[in-house]
Amino acid sequence: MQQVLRALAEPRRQEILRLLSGRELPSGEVATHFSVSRPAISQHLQVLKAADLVSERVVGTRHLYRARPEGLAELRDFLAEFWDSALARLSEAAAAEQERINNERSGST
Amino acid sequence: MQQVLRALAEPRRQEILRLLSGRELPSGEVATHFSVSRPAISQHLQVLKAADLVSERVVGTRHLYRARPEGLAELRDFLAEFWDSALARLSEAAAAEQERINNERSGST
DNA sequence: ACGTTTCGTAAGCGAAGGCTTACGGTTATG
DNA sequence: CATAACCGTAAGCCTTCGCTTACGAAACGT
Repeated sequence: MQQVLRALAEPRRQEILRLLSGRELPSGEVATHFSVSRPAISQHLQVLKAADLVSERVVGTRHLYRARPEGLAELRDFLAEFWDSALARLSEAAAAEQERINNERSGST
Repeated sequence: MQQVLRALAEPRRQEILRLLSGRELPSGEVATHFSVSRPAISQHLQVLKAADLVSERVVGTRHLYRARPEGLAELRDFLAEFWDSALARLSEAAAAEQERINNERSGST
């Protein structure tokens, strides 16, 4: 999960992922869409693959890559949980605050 | 959005964000929960604030921080769109593949 | 069999990032 | 008014990261 976030934090890797959405492309062809060298793209692909955001299929001398929607789904779920717990704590805090106010109203000065 | 992803890519910042979920804490007290120095935490808080993941409220000499659930919501939406477009392209690709198969069945060899 | 295509990997470089120590500025406290 | 508390910022260090060039390995084409 940490790897997923780190992989997505790099703008170029996001673009690569968009490019690989749906279609399956060989490493070299991916590189032609960008202004950096082919090895740079290859390294990015390794990072994306390590994060399970991309699948690799070797056929002959070519390495075909494709975006893995499930990889993003994992992040989506993680984020949803994060968000829910944040909201839960928020309402807890609101309740505690309300309690504080009530106590102040009844038993103060 | 890029800033949001970069901010969340750092594990320590995730923990800080969790710590600030619901409750509002002064910078110094946040620092006590970690093994790094207070300035380090302060810098992390600046990054989180720049990404709108945290709100700052200055009262006297203390700077109170609190997690901003809306900040996460932005990321959630962005990710949902990303995911949807990925699925859309995927079904496009599937349809094209089906079309290819059909053509092969009728007009080949 | 030999050259060519396709590709990952190693080495090295410059920039960015996270951390620490040192400092200064504002607000509370006696 | 002097001292202490709280905190952001600057400077410097070390690691990480993205990139390039150079290279080696595997499969393809003739």
